[in-house]
Amino acid sequence: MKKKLNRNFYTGPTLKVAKELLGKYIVRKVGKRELVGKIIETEAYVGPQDRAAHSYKGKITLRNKIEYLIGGHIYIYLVYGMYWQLNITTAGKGEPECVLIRALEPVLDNSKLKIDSKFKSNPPGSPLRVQQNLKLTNGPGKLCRYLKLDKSFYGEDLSKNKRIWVEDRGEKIKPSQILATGRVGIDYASHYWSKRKWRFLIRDYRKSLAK
DNA sequence: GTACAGATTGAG
DNA sequence: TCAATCTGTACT
Repeated sequence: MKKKLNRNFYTGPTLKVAKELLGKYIVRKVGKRELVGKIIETEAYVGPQDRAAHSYKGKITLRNKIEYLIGGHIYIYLVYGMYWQLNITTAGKGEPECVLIRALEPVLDNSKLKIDSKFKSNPPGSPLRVQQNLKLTNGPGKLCRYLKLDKSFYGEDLSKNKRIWVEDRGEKIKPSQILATGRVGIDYASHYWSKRKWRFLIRDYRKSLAK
C-alpha cells in the first residue's frame, strides 16, 4: 500500500507531524528513476517562540518566508555555504513552523545490484550492508545530496508535486520505538531551547545517527 | 561596505 | 581539530 501524504497530514501540530514522518518514505523522481528513502530522524522547529528557529520572534527573510505558508511546502536552504537542508513546513498559514529531515535509510534497488566479491558474505539486505548504505543518508546534508535536491525545490508543494513527495507505505512506528532527544547544532540557542526534546528518531537506527 | 557565525561534513 | 564557502545580521 502506497499512499501519498496530503495537505491534511502536514497541517497538523508540528511535534505530531515530526513524529508521524518517521517511517514514511520520501520519493524523488529523476527521469525514469525513483530515489527513495525511509525517514528515520527528524527535528521540529516551532515558530516565533522557538529561539532555535529561523522564524524566532516572527522574523521574515528571503530565506525563511516559505515557512509562513500552509503546511506541506519545501523549505530548503544552504548551511555553511555548501550543504542543503530539507525542511517541510507544517501547521497553518501564518504559522512559521517546520520539520527538518535529518536522516533517511536509502531504499536501493538491490535486484540489479551485482554483489561485489568483498560483500559475498554480506549480501544486500544484510545488517552490514544496511549499515554501509546508511552512510549515504545519515545526515541532513548527505540526504539532500542523495536525493539530488537544491534551491530549485524551494517552495514546492509536496501534496501535488511530480518530482518529489512523501508516501505512507503502511509501516507503523510505535511510540515505544521513537527516541526523543535534544536538537543538534543549535548551541547558540539558550539552554532552555537546545535541551527541549524536539529531535525524534527511530530507536533501531540510533547507532547510525549523530550523537 | 566589512566581519562573523551558522539546523554540516569529511579529511588529517 | 579544522577548513570549505553562501546567507543573514550586526555593525562601521
